[in-house]
Amino acid sequence: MPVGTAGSVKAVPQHLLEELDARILLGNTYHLYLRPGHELVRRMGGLHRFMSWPRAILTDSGGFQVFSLNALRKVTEQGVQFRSHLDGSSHFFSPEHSMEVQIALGSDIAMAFDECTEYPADRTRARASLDLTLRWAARSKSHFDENCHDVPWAATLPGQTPNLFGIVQGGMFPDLRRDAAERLVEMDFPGYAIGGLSVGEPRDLTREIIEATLPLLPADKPRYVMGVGYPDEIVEYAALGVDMMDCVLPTRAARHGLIFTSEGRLNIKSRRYAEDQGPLDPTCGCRVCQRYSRAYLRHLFAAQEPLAAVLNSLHNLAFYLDTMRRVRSSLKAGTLSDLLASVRAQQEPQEPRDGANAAG
RNA sequence: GCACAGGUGGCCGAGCGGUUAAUGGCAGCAGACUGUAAAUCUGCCGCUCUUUGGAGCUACGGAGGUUCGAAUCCUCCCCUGUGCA
Repeated sequence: MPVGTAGSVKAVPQHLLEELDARILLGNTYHLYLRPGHELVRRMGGLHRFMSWPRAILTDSGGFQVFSLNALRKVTEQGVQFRSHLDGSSHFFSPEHSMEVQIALGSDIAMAFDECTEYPADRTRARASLDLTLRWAARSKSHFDENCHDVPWAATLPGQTPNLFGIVQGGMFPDLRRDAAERLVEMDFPGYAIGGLSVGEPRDLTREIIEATLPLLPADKPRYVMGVGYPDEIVEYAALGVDMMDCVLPTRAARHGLIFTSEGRLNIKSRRYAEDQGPLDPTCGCRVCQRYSRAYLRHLFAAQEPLAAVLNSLHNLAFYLDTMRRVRSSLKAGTLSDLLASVRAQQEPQEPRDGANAAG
């Protein structure tokens, strides 16, 4: 799922996202609440209509901001006292508030309001954080179930009701994760997310936690790992049984000049592409690769032309969406392990990251 | 010709006796980025060595001088801008 925090996948217009065949986007409760305000979005007919996105929208609850804006917030049992990163004004967010906002936005998949546990967190801290998240999940669910019917509902399929997913926390402790998952499943959500990953922990640990948690979540419901990952990681997690993922990486990296290709990472800023007439990725069929050269894209980036962000983002999203399409067809063909092996080989750095130092 | 104001590393521009190989910014080079406070952030950025701690050399228009010590003070010269002839 491409991430469109503030009602926009940065640098990529909705009609091009449709062309990439993106089926669902992320929006963000906290950001849209602050600006333009969820009541305004409601008056505009909901987020789908407001941003002219006819397909599905998943909204993050603001739980991640509890983590990332840690200097600007205070967490209590009741909820979170926030200071706006925009103007410093004070706001209070509770599970009920988060549901109100997500309902006003008309989200297809709302997320329970959670506390994204920081890393590192010791066992005591992870336990307390997970318990809080579970209590908040119960509050989120009851408020959502009571209020999700009278929404300015703009979902794709008429007659459908919006969904609320629960989120598993538990830090880097497999047994805590399992405990959290079991208790969450008892609440009976239509889908489940594993949160609190990719917060700075080593990669092996990420996989370990996913592996430990996944078997406890019902396989016949969507299982969503939040905030991952690199191209090889998303294939790896899909192979483990993960159904949904979102990540800012393809778009943020694109804006910063990092391109993902079938040959691995490529930093388009680099001098070595100054006169390279080839496409970003020789095996990619996206419009950017069909039409523009590395040399031109490098120039656009160097000249700080906004088009650089647009084209780079388009390619990276195309690459990610392609990768997931390949996952789906491999799954059907029973060749997912082959795909995983090839993607892993592709995404390995061609040279050691700090090769200069290692050589010296 | 006279009077002011200036000439600093690829560019702009601080510094106005020692702590200065010389603040900043730009440009350049390399790297990071994982439920977006991110079109952001980090490092390098005179030359040559180096066991990576450092060592040596060359540098603030030019040439002299003062001083233990000069990008900084003095003299002359060259050049640039503005004003007056």
